[in-house]
Amino acid sequence: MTDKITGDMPKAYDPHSVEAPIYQMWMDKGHFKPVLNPDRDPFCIIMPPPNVTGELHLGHALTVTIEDALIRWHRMLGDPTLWVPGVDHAGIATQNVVEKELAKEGMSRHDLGRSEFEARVWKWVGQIRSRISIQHMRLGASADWDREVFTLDDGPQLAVRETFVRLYNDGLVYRGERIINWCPRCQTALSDLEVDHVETQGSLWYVRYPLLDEAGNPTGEYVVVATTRPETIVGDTGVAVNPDDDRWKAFIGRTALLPVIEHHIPIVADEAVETEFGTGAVKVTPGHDPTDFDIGARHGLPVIVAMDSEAKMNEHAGPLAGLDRMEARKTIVADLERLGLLEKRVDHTHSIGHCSRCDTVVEPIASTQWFVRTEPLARPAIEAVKDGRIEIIPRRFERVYMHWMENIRDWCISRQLWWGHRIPVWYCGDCAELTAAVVDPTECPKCGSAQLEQDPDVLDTWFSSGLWPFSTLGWPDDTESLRTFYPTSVLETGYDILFFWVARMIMLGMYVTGEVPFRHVYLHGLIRDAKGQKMTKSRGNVVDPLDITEKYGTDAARFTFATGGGPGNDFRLFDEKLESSRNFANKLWNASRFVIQSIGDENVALPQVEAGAPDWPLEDRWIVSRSHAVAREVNQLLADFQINETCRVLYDFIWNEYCDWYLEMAKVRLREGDRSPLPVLAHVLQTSLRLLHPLMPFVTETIWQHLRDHVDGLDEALITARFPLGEGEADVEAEEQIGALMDVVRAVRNIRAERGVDPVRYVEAYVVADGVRHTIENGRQIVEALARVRPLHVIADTRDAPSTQVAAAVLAQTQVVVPLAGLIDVDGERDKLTKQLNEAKAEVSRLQGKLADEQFRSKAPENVIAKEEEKLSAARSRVAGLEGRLTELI
RNA sequence: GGGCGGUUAGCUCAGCGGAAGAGCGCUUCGUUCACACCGAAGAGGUCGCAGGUUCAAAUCCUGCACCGCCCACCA
Repeated sequence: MTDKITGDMPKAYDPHSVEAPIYQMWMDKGHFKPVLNPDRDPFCIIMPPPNVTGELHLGHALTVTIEDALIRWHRMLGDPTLWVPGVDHAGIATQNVVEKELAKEGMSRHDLGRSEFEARVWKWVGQIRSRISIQHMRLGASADWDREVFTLDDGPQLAVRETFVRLYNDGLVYRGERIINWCPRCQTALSDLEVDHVETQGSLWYVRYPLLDEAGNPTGEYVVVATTRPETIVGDTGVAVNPDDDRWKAFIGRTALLPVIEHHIPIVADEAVETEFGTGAVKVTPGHDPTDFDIGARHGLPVIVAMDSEAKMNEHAGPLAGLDRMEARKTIVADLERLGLLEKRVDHTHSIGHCSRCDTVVEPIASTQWFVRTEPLARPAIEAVKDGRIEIIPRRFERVYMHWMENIRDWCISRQLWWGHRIPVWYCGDCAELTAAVVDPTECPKCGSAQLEQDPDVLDTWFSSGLWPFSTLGWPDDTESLRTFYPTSVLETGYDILFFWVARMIMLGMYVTGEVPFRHVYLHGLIRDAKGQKMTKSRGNVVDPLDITEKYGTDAARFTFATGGGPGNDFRLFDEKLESSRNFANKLWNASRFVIQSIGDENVALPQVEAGAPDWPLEDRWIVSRSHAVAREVNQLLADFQINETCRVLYDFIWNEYCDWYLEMAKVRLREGDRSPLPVLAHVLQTSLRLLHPLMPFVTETIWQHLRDHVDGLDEALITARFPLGEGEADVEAEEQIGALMDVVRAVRNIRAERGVDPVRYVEAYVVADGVRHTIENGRQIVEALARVRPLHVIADTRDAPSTQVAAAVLAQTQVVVPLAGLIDVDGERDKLTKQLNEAKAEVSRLQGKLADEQFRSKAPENVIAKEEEKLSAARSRVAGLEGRLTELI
């Protein structure tokens, strides 16, 4: 297996028998490092096998496909400057892996203990990262990096601590009481991004708060507030009105009696209150609403948190204590009604936050947490995109990014989760001093006490992910990798984590390193199921990419993903698409088999394309010219990140032009024992393989290894071959002439099919050719073979062709006449020709009108006018030809 | 409430200023030695609606209608 994939090529392409040996070969040759499952590692180096992640999403598969394609392309160009930071998200996935592992042993993470669990997770993180990213990035690079990778166990933690401490020392991380989103089920704080807002039909209750006089007795007056959350009344510490609201002006400074719980609360004036909404008076609940928290802070109102961590009303909730938030609502509404303080209830839709992980309704709650002060970090991050140091593809997402960055709010980074990066802060048990440190301190720097307690909270997983581009390169150490590969080139990911991950990487990257973490951000769309729905566990419509590779092969999966959606566009995954890609691989396989079998044991050498071309047969010149054009186009498309178009162009070229036309044309000479097409067949095939390799690495490499046995001058491995640049000159003449021949072939085939000519039978045919007569003469054998014509008469004048019992086609440059005694229905023929004549006449008058238009003549560019004139003359000759045919019809 | 995307052949989607494309499906034919995971020939679209810009619009602009996302502290 070290030198070639031996044995005959089976009739059908079988990914299972092909991928593993190729994979093995690459590994043996040191093109990349081993992974745990070399037999069926579906995405070569980068896609971690199932027993490593346990969680492999189609999103990863898509990311990896595009990253890998771009990297392979650049490597083949011999340009070592493309560096892709790679797929993240070892974090969450890894926890799941370890938990599943433990479950097999009948244990839970709690049995293992925190530090032991953490150690095991880190072990996996190191391994996964080494597989999906670093290794990927270093594909084909020299070998000193294993050590680096496998010391990553500690690396990321060090990077996280270092970053946190720097931010803390710069005053960009702080601890404080703010309203955060609390998930009562997960028992943790969440960032704003981890909350999904859902429009919900709810109610707006209008509640009367009795006013008190200075002695504290009710005056009979009321202030009416509107609320969607009456249960939070027990946490109210004020009522706010707009200072300019005439309805309430007189009430400012007075005291209201809070219903049910009977607290005395002040009425304050605050600009934040909208006069249009509700009654214009707002109950202020600083403990349970972010706006109210701010209003309360401005007016010195106390903060009452009336719920516990499970969102049950607590001891501050008076008569509601102990009730769940929903029960509390019913209870208090009933109470208000009984007290005659409920003025009315109206329907009201508003959005309610849900935990993005478990979908529980989150509770905004005042809590002491750690925050990142984001505004100073956002400023350079905005600049970097604005001035083009970072380009987001597609461009429209730059606006989305800007909008978010410009309205960014402080980021709550502490989580009360069980596992994660611990916040590197210690509290002194004796003097309460707070110490942020990279290395665990042994004594309080202030009082020297050893009574230190580390903050029990962990960091938001996106905090560490935000360091990915440099933490994986060994930062904070000054490593060779960091100097070489940072800033990286392209970050590829789904648009759904633009804020979560990309924005944070840019902010933290620029803060820590002073440089952008990457130059381009390529955002792909989301893969949806066949019905267009998002794939989610709860819907049960999640597709495992490994199942796909198992069924259709890795190349088919990759090609489908790559073709799937343009940048930033979602696409639906259908079995039909996968089948189509698989069929394409098979098509390539069989065309290659044909070439290899035709070459046989007598090896051929690759032709000197540039030197020999003009003397070659027309079809050889044509296909070589086309292959150059395709190579140029592919390079341009890849440079523009138009991966899906790249796939399309290659698919069309290989299937339609190479297989359907050129191969069939080449057979004509091959059947006569002429081996002259073989070098060209081999040349265009190997060019196609190189072009396709980034997208379908396995099948192309396998074919390459077979081809190498028969063609001299091919590189040892396709994975290290050069990428075609399409530097050969375009052969316009050959392309035009082949076009004319194809037209003739198609016309005869069409006539045959329409007349029901026996497919085996040869027919006589006349081609009336004027300008292209020489071309048709040259291509006689091709036309005769591909259209089953014998003999083909190339004539100058229509009158030299038979006129009775013939079927005819009038083409742009030629007329095709096929005598078919007994198969011709004169009336039918006349109808057909008449219809075509009418169409051609309409075309002529349309073009005449257009060309007669002064405006068009004076304003349209010359080449367009010339093109239109050409069209007109073609249409005219078509009209003349058709008229001629009609008069010939008996 | 803002913003973005979609609306093109029966289905899924490309194309995004110069004569409507692909895959699948459909119809008719075909097992001549690369491939039935195939070949040949075909049918099938006034490119959501209404205006506008332009010599020229599926393609640019405006408005509208559905569908889908994202963002937003009007209680």
